[in-house]
Amino acid sequence: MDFKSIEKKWQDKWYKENPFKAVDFHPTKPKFYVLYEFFNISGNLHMGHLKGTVPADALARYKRFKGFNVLFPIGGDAFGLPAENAAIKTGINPRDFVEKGMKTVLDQSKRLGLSFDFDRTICTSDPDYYKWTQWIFLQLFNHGKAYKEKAKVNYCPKCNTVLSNEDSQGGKCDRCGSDVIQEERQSWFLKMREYSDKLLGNVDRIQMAENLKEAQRNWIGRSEGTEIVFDIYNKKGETVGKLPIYTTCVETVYGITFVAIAPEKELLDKIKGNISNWKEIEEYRKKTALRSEFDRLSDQKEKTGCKVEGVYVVNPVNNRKVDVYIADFVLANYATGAVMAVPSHDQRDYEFAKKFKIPFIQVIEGDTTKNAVEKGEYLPKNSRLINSAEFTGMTVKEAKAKIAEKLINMGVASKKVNYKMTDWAFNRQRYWGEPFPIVICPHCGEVALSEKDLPLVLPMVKDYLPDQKGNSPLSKAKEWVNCKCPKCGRDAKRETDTMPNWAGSSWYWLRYIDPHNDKALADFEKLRYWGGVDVYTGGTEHITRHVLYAFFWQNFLYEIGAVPTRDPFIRKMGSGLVLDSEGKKMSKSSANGVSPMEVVDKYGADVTRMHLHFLGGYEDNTPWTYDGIKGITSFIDKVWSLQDIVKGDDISNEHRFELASLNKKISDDYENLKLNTAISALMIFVKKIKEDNFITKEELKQFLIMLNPLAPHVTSEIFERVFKSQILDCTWPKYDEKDLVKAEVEIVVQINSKIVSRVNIPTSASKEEALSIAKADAKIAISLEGKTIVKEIYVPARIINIIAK
RNA sequence: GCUGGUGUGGCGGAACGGCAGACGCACAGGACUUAAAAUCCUGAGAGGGCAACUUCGUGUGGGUUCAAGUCCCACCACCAGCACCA
Repeated sequence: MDFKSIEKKWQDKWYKENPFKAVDFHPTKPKFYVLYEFFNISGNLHMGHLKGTVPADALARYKRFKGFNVLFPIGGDAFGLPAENAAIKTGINPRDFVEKGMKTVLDQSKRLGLSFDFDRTICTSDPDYYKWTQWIFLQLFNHGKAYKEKAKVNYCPKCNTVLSNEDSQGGKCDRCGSDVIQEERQSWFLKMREYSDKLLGNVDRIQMAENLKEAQRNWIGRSEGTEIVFDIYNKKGETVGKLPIYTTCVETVYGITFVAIAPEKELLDKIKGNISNWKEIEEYRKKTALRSEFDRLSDQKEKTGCKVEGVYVVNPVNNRKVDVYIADFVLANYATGAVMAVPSHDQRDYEFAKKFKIPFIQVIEGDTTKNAVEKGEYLPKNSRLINSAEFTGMTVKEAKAKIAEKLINMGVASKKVNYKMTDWAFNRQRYWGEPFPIVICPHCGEVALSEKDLPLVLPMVKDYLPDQKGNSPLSKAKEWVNCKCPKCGRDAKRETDTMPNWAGSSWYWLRYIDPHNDKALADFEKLRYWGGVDVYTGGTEHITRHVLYAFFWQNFLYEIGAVPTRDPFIRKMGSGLVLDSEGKKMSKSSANGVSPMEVVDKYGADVTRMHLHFLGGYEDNTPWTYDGIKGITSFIDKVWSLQDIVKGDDISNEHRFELASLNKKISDDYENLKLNTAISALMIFVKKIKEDNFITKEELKQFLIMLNPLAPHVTSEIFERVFKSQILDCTWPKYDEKDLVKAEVEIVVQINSKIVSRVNIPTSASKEEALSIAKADAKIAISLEGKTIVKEIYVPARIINIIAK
């Protein structure tokens, strides 16, 4: 068998005729939308891509046989670092880099025989596409969901650019490795936090692995608690301000011995006149500002802080005076940026209090000599309160409600929900991204372009680096930057930052539905027809953020009436990694990286597809190895040789059961992307056929259809040779439920749960009949001699267990 | 630390509470061959026995059940995500 010429023949045919075309509003077939996370345009395909594409392809091919109108599209995520870095390093124009990169990944997809509908291919850096990314931003802006604000951001002093958290992991710049610092800059934000509860709803409804759902819930970080307002007093006892503090442990309120405020909170500046050690405060603020966010969050670090002299707050439950500190373990952007510190019952407060010699008041039972007794410890035990006035002796559960009630009745507290998730920082000082459709006018402020001016095309530049002040490379494109304000007509400048890489990927599944529409991001009726993505495959690397961003945009688009559904995806399946021989993630940079194209050249696409997926389950990490690939090649050879032993037409009685079982098994496996067990079921079937040394025409036909989603090339070829017609014109074979049941099965007979014998029992037998057959067996009869039967268990087609004394 | 997941032969991995180790690789023996490769057949969890057979076996320790890899409790190890979130 010459797999090279066979595979070429079929690929040429498919990609010329496009039998995989998805039909809008198909009159009879139900729709099915299979999505693979589009390619990040950076180079060649790697093994990781096969983990997600091949199962999706198998599912798409299976569903087409099942009579579905399948949408299985592909595209490129092209804005972002790979193209820009290549431009900086080699001088290649990012447009050319992307064009070449797109061609590479699409060609390589074809060499794998992936059944994408290439007529719907999109690319995020194409103006026809990013016109609609800009349009979505415009809607966000016009609906008050996008705003510009001064904020602390990660900044690389060497590259002169703002970095996202993901581009600055471990406090080092992703591009140059320098230490990242915190800098205040004007930044764009999207009001994602507002959508927290809606996103939690999306998470609940989507079908996805529990660990991934949990990661998303953690990211959103919803918590319920109480917000208490403390009055701030000066030395003279005059009220000078109010300090709201959020807590989830209101039961510990009698244990407060200090309060701590995040150093950057402006509240302090307002009461500056009352603070006697202002210089010291300013010094501490400077010191913490220099430290990066990462350093601050490192738990290795010792607590630092500074007492705020001259002011105090009063605990409303007992009028106790409480000292005020600033401390950088308190995060400015969570809740109110201040904590009520209870050293006995919070480990951070405990450490801080030890260091600053602040007193402890224990209010819940437990041993606080070495560590704080935290809620994780006292809640399950339902311990009782101590030192808490009228609440002393109550259980925590009781006290929690009663204390909150008291504070609320006093008018100093309210119930409150908080989220860890912040608004989405949405700008980068980069060239290769979507320009904001925004003009900055000295008179009108930020002014949106009108829809008819979209797309705002990214201008050509020669210099892709930001300037010394960290202004975006686009600021150097003077002709482009200088413009008239769309509102007042006077001189203005365009926003020169660009959108982050995540923008284009936060709505792309919608564009596939109507990729060439120039009136809307997609036609509403088409969106309604195709609905949510039925199955979405891809890696797990950025899944938490990507899916949340996707939920956010889809919710927004739903609420403004641009799309008909709130949920973008019905089922999302994260694939495992492909590991190299050292158990590390296989990537281009990995020394042991094996290119899938190398394997395709050597063994063919069918074998490559099957071998990788025979190595392990879709969601598992699979170590890549050539070991065992022989098993797949010899399987394909055996399949090829089936042509020589075709005898008879209809399904034979010898193979009726096996064929029906294979059908049931493999259908389930394709639906659930369990290709490893699908392959093993196919192997078992071929083994049986080879043993019997014949296969009928109908059996071969059905078998080839069942194997086609995994090995599309060789099955197409054999089918054409034997049946003189096209496999893709077939429908999935049907089977009779009763063929799944053998007339007679061998089952195990146990006595006192130990296997004693095996007997053949008709599947139609009743319990009594089965047992009498078993008892007639010589070994059973001997073992039961002289014993009294206590209990008899018969699980049809599985087991008989006789309990006897 | 918190959350979620995983733990099965020499290896990759299978097992609706019902014969653990399917399927494949590697391995051993045999057939074919001058020989090798390829192919085909056979064997094999570990220990013991010439044998029929038998004991032990799914990270560890308990439990539920006629029956546990699977369910429950406790613990250990590894992987992933989050991590000073009040």
